Amino acid sequence: MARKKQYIEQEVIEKAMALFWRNGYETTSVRMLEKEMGINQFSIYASFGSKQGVFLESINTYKKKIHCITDKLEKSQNGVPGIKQYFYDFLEFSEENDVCKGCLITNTVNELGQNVDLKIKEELTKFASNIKQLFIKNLKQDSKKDMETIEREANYLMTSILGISVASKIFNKKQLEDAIETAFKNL
Amino acid sequence: MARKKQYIEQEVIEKAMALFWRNGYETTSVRMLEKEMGINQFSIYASFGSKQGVFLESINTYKKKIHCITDKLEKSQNGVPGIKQYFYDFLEFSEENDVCKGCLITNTVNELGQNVDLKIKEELTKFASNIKQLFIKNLKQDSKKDMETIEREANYLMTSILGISVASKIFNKKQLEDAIETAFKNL
DNA sequence: CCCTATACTAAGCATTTGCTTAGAATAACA
DNA sequence: TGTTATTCTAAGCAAATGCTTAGTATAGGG
Repeated sequence: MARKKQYIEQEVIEKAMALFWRNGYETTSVRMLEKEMGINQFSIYASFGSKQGVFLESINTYKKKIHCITDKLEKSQNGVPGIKQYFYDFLEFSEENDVCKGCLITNTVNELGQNVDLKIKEELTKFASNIKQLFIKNLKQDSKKDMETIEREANYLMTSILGISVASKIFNKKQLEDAIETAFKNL
Repeated sequence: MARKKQYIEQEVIEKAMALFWRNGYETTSVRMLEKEMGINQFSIYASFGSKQGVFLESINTYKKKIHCITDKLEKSQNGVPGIKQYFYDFLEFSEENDVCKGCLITNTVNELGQNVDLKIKEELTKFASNIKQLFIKNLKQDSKKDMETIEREANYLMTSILGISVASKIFNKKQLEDAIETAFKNL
């Protein structure tokens, strides 16, 4: 009946995600996406509707990709050390050719100006509160802690992982290890 | 001899800085700068040469503005509590209409894609290592700490303040206080 | 082998980007 | 008052942006 697609959508989205991750949302143009994804603009718009569509699909792929370490955190039974392991897992996860790219989600939150794309912002907030819940779950495994302490420490851990995500783009491995080790000294 | 300028450069740069701070470097266009600064594009280019020029001058103004709290940190004599005070001072400093804008410098570092503007990146790195030196100076005021510990804790503090800077744009005051209070239990 | 539905190529759309320039306005000296 | 140096207004520039579309290629059912 009709001609076949010459690309696999999941494959080209993976390449788009890598570019957004490296380069940010706004500063990545559709022309750059064309080159990176290896398909024509027509195909991009036919498959994903818009640049925003490509990005939203990239976030989905990112979530799938990061799932292996969030899942490990979810299944973790040993409280704080499990969270600490997540911090180290994240660093490894965000690394590519000895350069850390931070977290795609965090990077984008940081980039949002005053004309925020609401659909994108919603996706990002959802992801963040997800991580916080995982922290809380693990903190609860220490029965000595009351709810107030847990909430406080969860807020602390959220800003810590944000800090690590940003710092990973500039600092070296030793500096990041210093930060993680000190961050978990008293939890 | 000649016509007089109808604006004061320092005044319009202050407005430009506020816009960059709120909105980021890339996503702020010269047309937006025109409106915010209240002067024509011709005047912008006559006074500052380029968009990058406006930004570099904005960074200078930012440094002057933040100097009141970095200076307080520099003069501080009571070690870790002085640093903690800096964290709180920073939150107050970055607030405008109950919304935190983070740190202009950090925001921009985060925004830099693969086509980095080197002149800007240099300015940003200089600023960061400045802050780190201030942390080290204050940490040294506790004579019990050896150099290794001080270096480790300085790296920790750097990622912490980065985290606070990013988080301040999304989290509420209580959450940020939680983060700071917990962060300083480790020192 | 033809028909039709889908996919591809490449050119083109309006808008926005950073920046420039021609011409009018204005100040102070002669 | 006329001259001249500077500033302003507003129009315009090429290039880049996100997105569209006209025309061509290609698959598979009849």
